[in-house]
Amino acid sequence: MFVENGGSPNYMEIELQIKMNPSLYLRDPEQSELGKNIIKHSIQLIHDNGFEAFTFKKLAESIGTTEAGVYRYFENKHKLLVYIISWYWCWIQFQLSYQTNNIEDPAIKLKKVITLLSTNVEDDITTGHVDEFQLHQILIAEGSKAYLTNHVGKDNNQQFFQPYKDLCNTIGEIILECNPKYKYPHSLASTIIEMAHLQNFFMNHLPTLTDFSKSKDEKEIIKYLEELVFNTIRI
Amino acid sequence: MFVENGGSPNYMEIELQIKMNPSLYLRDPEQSELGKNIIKHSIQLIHDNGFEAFTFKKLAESIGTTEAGVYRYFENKHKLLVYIISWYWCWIQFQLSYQTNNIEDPAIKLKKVITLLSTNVEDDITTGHVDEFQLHQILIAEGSKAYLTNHVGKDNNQQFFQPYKDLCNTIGEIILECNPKYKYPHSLASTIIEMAHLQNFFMNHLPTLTDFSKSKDEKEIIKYLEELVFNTIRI
DNA sequence: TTTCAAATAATAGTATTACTATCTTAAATA
DNA sequence: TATTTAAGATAGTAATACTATTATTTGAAA
Repeated sequence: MFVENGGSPNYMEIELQIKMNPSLYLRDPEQSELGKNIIKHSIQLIHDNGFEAFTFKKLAESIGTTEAGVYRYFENKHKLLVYIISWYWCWIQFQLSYQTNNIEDPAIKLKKVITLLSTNVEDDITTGHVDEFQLHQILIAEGSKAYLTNHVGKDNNQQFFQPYKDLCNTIGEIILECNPKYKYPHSLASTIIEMAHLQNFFMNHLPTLTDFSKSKDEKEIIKYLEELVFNTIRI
Repeated sequence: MFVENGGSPNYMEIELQIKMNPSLYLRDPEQSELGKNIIKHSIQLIHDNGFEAFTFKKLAESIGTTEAGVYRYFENKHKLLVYIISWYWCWIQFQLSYQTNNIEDPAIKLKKVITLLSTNVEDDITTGHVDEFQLHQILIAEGSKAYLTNHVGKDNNQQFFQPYKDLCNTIGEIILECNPKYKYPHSLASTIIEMAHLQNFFMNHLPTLTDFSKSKDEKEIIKYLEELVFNTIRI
């Protein structure tokens, strides 16, 4: 991942560009207008109707191109989903390093992590064609479908889940900074990530599975997770 | 849910029969040989190839009936998935009340819950056409697909997730017995349920997301969850 | 300036999926 | 015996998930 001037006509703007695993695409969607439109409209459509109802035909219609045009960029809709989800984890990783930069106290860093993962972000204007708000919603409802497949092993061998794993490692290291003797830093990291999303989904769709149904407030999820995490690592 | 003599020719046997939400099916699969075969072979096929690869045509071929025959029992494959998942949660609820019967100490009850959810059960012979071992594997890999849809609200209105919610409430009550002042009993219950499955999936398929990759032993997951749970409720 | 390669657009076609409909036969029940 | 009911057999449709072909446009190297 790197930050660069993306060749925008407004010379002083900085554009955040994320380098993705090339096995995920046939043609790099960042390198053309059609490609960027594929990403933009995919996010819109998956957000609006869910991944099951999402087809390349509808996507093509929404962009104003043909099905074959989309297939030149992505082999199938699963790889496209993994692409945008990976993109999101890279973006979160960048946000995390940005937001925890210069913070010494690992407990404060860990709180930042929990807040970052639980908060419905606002759209980041430095990434023109990606709506991070919608992307966060997609992660909540569709994130686990990236790996809950019978080809998870193959996908994993092709490093499709590297950004997720990297993030999990980063969080695991912060946990170990808090308590170097804690025995389950990776499992706790993946628990934080998944529960930040799942408790949000439950809060909004199956409220009796949570204790936040009255307020429907993300801040409650943050409090729950903070208690869970800091009590188990004993701070 | 009730236990009854299922009309077996071996008169002294007890058969566990679980009453399911009738909105899930068109014809009750428990009431015919074909119906029982649909359940049995669905579990086998979804276990072997995953839910995405599962079709009513393949199911019909595997049973030796026709596609139309299956459609007489279930409207679509999603409802069939929700059916077998609901069945599993009812069965777990029964196991839970059976195993915690006569136990006074709520902390021991809660440990039983964690172990029950994390352990790969053996096939229960009192449920002839259901293989609980395979069903547990299905829950791990496909369980969240029951509710991660864009029609979760409608499904919820039809009470499709009642057995899951009931289990969550039961576990929440045990948590409150341990600590009546704990503020998040339902969220902690759903966290235990989901993480018992997800950490198992990660352990076997994306091991760097956990700390159990060396042993690949369920007992490690149980230890992790026990620490997480009992530290957060402060026992 | 030409040329050549790459991207795109337009169109067509296939196998599979997710159903619906109908008609006949077999078995259970009244 | 008559009648409902389930099951079996067969057919058909719309949508999905692709693949293939050809023609057109564009942009960079020779």
